[in-house]
Amino acid sequence: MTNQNSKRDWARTAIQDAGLRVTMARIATLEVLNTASMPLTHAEVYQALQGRGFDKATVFRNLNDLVSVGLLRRSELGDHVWRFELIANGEHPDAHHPHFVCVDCGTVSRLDEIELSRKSKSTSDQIGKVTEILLRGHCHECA
Amino acid sequence: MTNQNSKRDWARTAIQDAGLRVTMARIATLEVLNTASMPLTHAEVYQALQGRGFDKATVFRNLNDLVSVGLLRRSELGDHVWRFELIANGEHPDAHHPHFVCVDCGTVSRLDEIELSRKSKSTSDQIGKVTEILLRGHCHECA
DNA sequence: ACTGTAAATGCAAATTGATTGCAATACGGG
DNA sequence: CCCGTATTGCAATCAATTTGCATTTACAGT
Repeated sequence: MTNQNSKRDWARTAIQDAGLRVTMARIATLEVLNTASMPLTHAEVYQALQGRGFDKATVFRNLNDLVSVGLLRRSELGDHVWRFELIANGEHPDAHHPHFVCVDCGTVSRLDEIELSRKSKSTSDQIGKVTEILLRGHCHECA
Repeated sequence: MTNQNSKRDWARTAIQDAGLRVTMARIATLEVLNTASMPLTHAEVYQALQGRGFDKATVFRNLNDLVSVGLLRRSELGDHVWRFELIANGEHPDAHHPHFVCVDCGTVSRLDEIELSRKSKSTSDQIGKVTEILLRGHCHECA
């Protein structure tokens, strides 16, 4: 079994287990998001699939389908564009991890390890239940 | 001085101090947002101004103008619609304070004391310079 | 108060991100 | 291998927001 085959099998299995039909467009979508280190917009996924001939409506539908079966997470980082990211195996679908958004170039990074200081946690508990942490700033590329 | 006049004067002064021309549409916009108990979408503001004859493009432009001079705050709750909220008198516009946004009611609260854990700071430093911390979740009112 | 000018407005058209209707096509159980 | 249905491609549509431009208005300077 080649490395490429095992990759394809991973996506294929995930799609099938989710109860969706296994199509080229879906496998390709999952593979794009699997190799991405950050959440991607529809436009970015669509562009990454250029040359494969998929329609943008198909990409939209697949992204949304994959969200609704729990393979992807769709989030909104404050710039009016949906971003999609793979939900790690076993990870809770609603468990957003922290993100960093560069206000200059718009790139988004995942920050798995970010957390609030202990004192901050108790302060924010007084206001409500925090479900998402979003940091904005200037990335090193743009600074 | 009637109550109504003092209200109008408040908006008029705020607009003028911000360096914008005082127009009916802007006064009305500020007054709508002043009496609102939560952030309003453009559509909601526009509807509240129905009968006054303002164009929706004008309402959009004014909302954005008022944001850029620091009288309003524009936030995004995750549903792809901007919401606008009056910035309280004296509250410092440049949001270098962490904020908590309730994704249910849209209310934005300031959290002066929030900060990242030390380890998180060094992690985020690897990505860029953080200028804003935004927490999302469900406030106690909505929980 | 009068006037010139830059700012603001109204109206319509254009943009952008996202969705939908429908006929053609392809997945996958039998 | 065949059939029924999910999926796709394509174009049209929708909704939110923005923009171009001619007209109007606020207000600084006189």
